[in-house]
Amino acid sequence: MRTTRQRQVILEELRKVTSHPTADEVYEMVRKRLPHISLGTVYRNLELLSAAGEIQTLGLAGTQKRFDGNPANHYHARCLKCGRVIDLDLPVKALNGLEDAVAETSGFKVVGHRLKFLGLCPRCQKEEQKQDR
Amino acid sequence: MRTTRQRQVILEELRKVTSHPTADEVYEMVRKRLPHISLGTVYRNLELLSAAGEIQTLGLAGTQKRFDGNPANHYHARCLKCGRVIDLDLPVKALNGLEDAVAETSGFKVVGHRLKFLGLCPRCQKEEQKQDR
DNA sequence: GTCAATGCAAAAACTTTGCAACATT
DNA sequence: AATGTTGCAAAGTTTTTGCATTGAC
Repeated sequence: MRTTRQRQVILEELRKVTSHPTADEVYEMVRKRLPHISLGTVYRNLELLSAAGEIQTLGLAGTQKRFDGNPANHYHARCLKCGRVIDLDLPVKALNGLEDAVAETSGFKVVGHRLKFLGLCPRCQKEEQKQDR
Repeated sequence: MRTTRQRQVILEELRKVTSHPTADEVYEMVRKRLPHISLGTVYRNLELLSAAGEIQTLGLAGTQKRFDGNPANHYHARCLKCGRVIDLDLPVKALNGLEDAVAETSGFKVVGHRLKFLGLCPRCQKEEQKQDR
């Protein structure tokens, strides 16, 4: 994998934020520094970086994928209402034992795991209260 | 939510399998019993059933969402190579304590969690060995 | 110089939606 | 009878891809 300016900027921008942007949000972020970059390049690099373990690809909150510039295993909470994803600071080690158990029972060669909590973020909880009145 | 024939068949078919089909796979399954059903109806019902907690919507393995007819919390393992998702039989209770911890630290009102293991399924492990030779 | 990577634009893939007809309650 | 739901098709959104050109090594 060559070190191109585009790839480098995409990675830098992604590492700067904790907002778990979608592909087109990354595109907008990067475009401020590289106005001529194309969306296709962003998609191609997000995929390559993810495959290389430099970033993480997160699952659904709506239709689009979201990307996380932090490649280390850490956990997330997603708001069911607004779709926002926040990082959690939980000890990972609690689950390492489970990986072995999964490998044994499933026959999978386990390389990692993802843990996500679902709920309502503080902001959306307030919104709900307003509506209840 | 009314009990329509379409909704009923979608749910039944989904409960029959453990394969975590995509929306168009559900469409194909259901079409054998209801040849005139439309893809739009399948999408609408998968969304409604998921919101009602009758089924689960699973995150990315590629671009498409996958659906799980088992609404109870249980965990998954996904193959990074072929995308297949299998069910795991792990005790859920290990993580229930974490939900409270997350609620406290994040301010989220936590309603559940998802845990997924990533790795290579037995079949793809064999494929890899072939290629190494 | 070689070949991976890019920009552009077109195409593909997936999902949602408007609307008239229909079915459930 | 009222209204949620469907089928159909069209439109919308998100992602991928072909190809000529460019840039990293």
